[in-house]
Amino acid sequence: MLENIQELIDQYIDLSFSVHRKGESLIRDQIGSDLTNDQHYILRYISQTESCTSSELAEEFDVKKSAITAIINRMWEKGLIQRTRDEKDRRVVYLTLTEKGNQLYVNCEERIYKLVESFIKKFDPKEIKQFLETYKKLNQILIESKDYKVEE
Amino acid sequence: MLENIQELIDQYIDLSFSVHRKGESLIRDQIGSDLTNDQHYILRYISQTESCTSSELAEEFDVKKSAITAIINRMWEKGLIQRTRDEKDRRVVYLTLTEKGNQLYVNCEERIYKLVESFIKKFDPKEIKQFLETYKKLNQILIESKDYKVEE
DNA sequence: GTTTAATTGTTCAACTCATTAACTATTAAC
DNA sequence: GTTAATAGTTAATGAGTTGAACAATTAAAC
Repeated sequence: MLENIQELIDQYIDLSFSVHRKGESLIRDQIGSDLTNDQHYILRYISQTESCTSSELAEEFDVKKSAITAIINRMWEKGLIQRTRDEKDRRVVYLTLTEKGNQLYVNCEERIYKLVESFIKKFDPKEIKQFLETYKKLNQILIESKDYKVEE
Repeated sequence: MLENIQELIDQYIDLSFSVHRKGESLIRDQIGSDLTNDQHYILRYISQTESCTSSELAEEFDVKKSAITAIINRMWEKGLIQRTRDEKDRRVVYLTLTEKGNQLYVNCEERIYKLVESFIKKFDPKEIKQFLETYKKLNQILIESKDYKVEE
């Protein structure tokens, strides 16, 4: 039963990172980090993949590579991210978290977990579970129809 | 039955304007408007209230008034918005849509309706209805706990 | 093997949106 | 009538975005 709730919380966090409430700066305001939301998304992605590239991030977040370069630069200046050139293919640069970056990430995730837990618990587990399932389906449909254009 | 689906579509559009999928620029890409999402939100709000003020918009979208001034300026330059000073209280400026602004709004809404309809129809009406209800409750909880901060 | 094409990532200029702080103009309060 | 508060703007600054041009490197064509 307990791990059931934990799973719901994890699923919600996953969703709330693909969805973004307008006018809400959860990371800065409620979690008390000086990262922007976008910077936290990237911190999170790098942490989970251990190591990734700019192209991969651009693909994942559906923005141009130059946008990723700008964000990574700011995070690099804060000492959160390391850049390592691939020895075989010297075009690619691997991005990894520094110790400082990892500590910040772990600390934030802990707080995010507590925050999400606090309002997930206000729902009947069945209701929130059904909600998340529909949400995932909807998200998938939105992704699939991303290039569909409405005619006149 | 038919108005049931229409209602669901309306509710979804309302929600999707308070929620904002990251990396998705629905208005520009799928609807084919040259407005940004933020500009469309404001177009929409002014249309629905007939007339409003900068302060009201700042309150509604939870940003500072200077941010609203910047957006309104851009929309004013495009000829979408009119500014009218109140004759009694000459500090306040009423914002209304021009004919051009209103035409653009109506045109966009029509396309948005079609787009949302196309994927709402992929769900069982019961499922999407339940989804929207939970979403509204969740949204309310998020708004209420906006000032809650997670402790160390 | 040399030329051509594709890929990875950066830099730069221009845009939108956000905040903070200082400011004008006007109205309200005492 | 002086002081407070309110409505809105302006200016400086920063983050994130795009598009275009670029360098460096690798892959493909021949």
